[in-house]
Amino acid sequence: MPDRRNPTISLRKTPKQARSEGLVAIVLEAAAQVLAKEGAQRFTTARVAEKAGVSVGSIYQYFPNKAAILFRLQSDEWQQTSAMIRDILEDASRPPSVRLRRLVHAFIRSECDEADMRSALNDAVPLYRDAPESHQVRAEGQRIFENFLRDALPGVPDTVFALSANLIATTLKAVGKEFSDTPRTDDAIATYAEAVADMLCAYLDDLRARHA
Amino acid sequence: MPDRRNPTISLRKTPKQARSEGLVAIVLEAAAQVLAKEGAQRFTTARVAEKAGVSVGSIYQYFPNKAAILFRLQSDEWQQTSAMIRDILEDASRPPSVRLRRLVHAFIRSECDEADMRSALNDAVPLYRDAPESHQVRAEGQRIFENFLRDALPGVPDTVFALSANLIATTLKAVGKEFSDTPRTDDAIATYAEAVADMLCAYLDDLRARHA
Amino acid sequence: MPDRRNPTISLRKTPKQARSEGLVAIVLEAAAQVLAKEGAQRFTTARVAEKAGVSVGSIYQYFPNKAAILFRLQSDEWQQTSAMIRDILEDASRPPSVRLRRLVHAFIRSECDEADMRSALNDAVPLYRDAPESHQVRAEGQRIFENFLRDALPGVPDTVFALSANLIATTLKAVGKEFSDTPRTDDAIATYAEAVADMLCAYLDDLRARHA
Amino acid sequence: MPDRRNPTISLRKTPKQARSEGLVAIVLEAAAQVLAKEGAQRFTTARVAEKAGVSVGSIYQYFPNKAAILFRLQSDEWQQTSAMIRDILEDASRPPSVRLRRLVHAFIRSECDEADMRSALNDAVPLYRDAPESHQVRAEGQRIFENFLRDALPGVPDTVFALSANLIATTLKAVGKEFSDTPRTDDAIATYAEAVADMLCAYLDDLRARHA
DNA sequence: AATGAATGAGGCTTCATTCAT
DNA sequence: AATGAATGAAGCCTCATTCAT
Repeated sequence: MPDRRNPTISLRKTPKQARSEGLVAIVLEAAAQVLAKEGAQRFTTARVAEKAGVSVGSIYQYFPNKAAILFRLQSDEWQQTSAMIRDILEDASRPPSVRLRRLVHAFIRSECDEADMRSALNDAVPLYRDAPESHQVRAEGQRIFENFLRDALPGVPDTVFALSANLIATTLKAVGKEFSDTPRTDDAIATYAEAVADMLCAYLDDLRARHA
Repeated sequence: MPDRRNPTISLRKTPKQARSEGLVAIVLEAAAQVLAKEGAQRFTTARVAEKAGVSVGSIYQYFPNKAAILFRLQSDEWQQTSAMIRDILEDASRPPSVRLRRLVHAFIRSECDEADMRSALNDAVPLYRDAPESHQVRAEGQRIFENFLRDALPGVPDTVFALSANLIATTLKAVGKEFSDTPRTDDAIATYAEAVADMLCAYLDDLRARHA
Repeated sequence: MPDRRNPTISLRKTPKQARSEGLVAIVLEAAAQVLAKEGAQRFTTARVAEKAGVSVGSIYQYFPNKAAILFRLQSDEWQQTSAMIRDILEDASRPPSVRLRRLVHAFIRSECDEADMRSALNDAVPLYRDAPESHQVRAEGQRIFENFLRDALPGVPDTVFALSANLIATTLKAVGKEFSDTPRTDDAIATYAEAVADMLCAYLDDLRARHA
Repeated sequence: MPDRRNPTISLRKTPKQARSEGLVAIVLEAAAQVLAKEGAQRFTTARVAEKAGVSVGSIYQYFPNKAAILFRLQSDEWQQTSAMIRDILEDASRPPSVRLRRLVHAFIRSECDEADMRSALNDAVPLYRDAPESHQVRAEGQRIFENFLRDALPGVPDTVFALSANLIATTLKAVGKEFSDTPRTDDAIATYAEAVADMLCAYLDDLRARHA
């Protein structure tokens, strides 16, 4: 099992300090708190403004509308996740399967951080899903992941490869989301992540074996 | 196996049955359409009433509130899915891995049916998630699945088994949901389902190997 | 203190049996129960129909509208109260002050019976206040009371007499209503009634003294 | 004694003060008018907003719900009445019976002011009765009254005193309410108030005589 | 730049009453 | 006579957004 104190990941353990300065940051921080405490249903600009200690008007000077706040929140999460993924997957000093295993652990643990907020953010997806910028950030993560898998799956034909990469990424994301919808203990997280890693590694092995 | 490709639609497409259930069926049909066409955000009792060609008041004679309509929609889906899962998984004439593979195909295909409606229904989850009945129906599907896996994974210790069963079910559900969020061709569906089946079977094999 | 087991009064102690037969009676009985249990705010024809075990339509065959049910409920109470008042006040065998004292006790006790229902009925007054029949029944009680006071206040000039009679009647009614808005023990009722009787008797004595 | 004949109206009639309190005063003024003109039954937030010339939303910036508007209206009345009661009853330069007589006159006159509004406000009691603040204001008036009666009824034992005080206060309030339900001329008011005062003073005398 | 009062469309739900069966 | 499904007007309240200060 990988080192759980990996510095790249521990950033996620202090989510509040992680957000940058300025009014935008204050609003985002407040938004995250409102989301976590009140849920997507009760996420209103008025409540965010109050929690942030600024006026509604100020919020609208930095965000065109409510969806933009939510999108930015999600976007920031994706950015952080992307960075984490890159750090782990591009660590050429370890064999691919170890990197994948580390990634799974880190990813699932990270999903479980601020679970309340993430869960509510998911509930709010319909409000910002149609933002065009949305795809950019997502694509970035996918690209990194594919780069990694290229190394891990030599010899696999392109079409199969693309599909597998997509499936693995989707599985990790979807399973992580589902799992983190319920509060979990650290132990439960580690155990579950290990199982997910087992499954994905088994799949990688299978792919390699079939295209050897 | 009876053709269960689109069980929900087939129920709705039987006007005689639908009429016999009376207004409830009409409302549910309208609700599904509103959900599919307008999305969860614009799913309102007034719109459902209008689409159904009845008054708002009539809706409230059969449903205590808006969430109940959504829950019933979801519940019906679950019921259909449960039946499908049971039919496939309890078919003792085939080896477990074949049953699983068939299940994956059937499940993903079914998820892609009425994808618009299902997707919107997912967006609406926050509105009915807290309903106590919600868990009952979900638990039923899980139980069937575990029964099946017991056969497929002899010799696996209970704790590992429970975890694996949970993971496999979660993966199938989550991946299916994610995949069906985008419109897909029949070919794409089949190809993707095959990949998912590969992954799950690889995992099963791996588990069996490790606990042999 | 007058006999609390006066048969005329004890009728009020079995309010449910007191109501007459037939669908009208059933509806009224149900209405009284709904009023008592749910309050004026939640007094609806549907609830009355359900409690009565009949259809809404049936109710509308005997009552032109909701207000009519309430009015009839009130009307019946007035009728009973009028009868009680007459019985007590026309008992020539006792001196006026004794009769008044007996009346006060009986009236306040009766107001405290079915306090929930009466209280709710008061809340519902705006719904039936404008019924024209309303005045008739009220006037009847007033007339009886004035007849009695004529005996008790000989020598008092007509204008003063009318005013005093009105005031005494109003006081008894208003104080009884106010007092019965809160649940009371039998003892509290007796004590309070005695005080009210003291006050009214003191007033009578005062009037007599001043116009002797 | 300052002229307190119509304290509530005079407050409302001071546009400068009212404006300085801003929208709250405007809304309250409109609410009182709607109540007076339309009655409790037709007292709706929409109508208040229209009469006030503001949007519904504005009302909800200052009042949490409809009941709060009504409660505030009642509360303001109570406040004014409390002040009036205090001014009259604490005037040590006059004997208690004179003070009581003055109080009765002032109170009944004040109840007859804006009778329409007060009457409708009474009809609306069920909407705000359960507010916890409700009791506070009421208790204050009761306390002042008891302080006064202590002087007027020396030598009366505590339990008797408490009961009598309660009865006198209740009588005044209840009789005033009942009387003001119908429009009255100034003369009728004065005559009636005199009769009420007679009754209450007779009761006081009686109490004093019995506990001398 | 910041404020926050004001807006008003729009959502959910109730319920008195009617009328076809 | 009885039923009770259906109606739809009307009520309460929320909240994203604007704009005068």
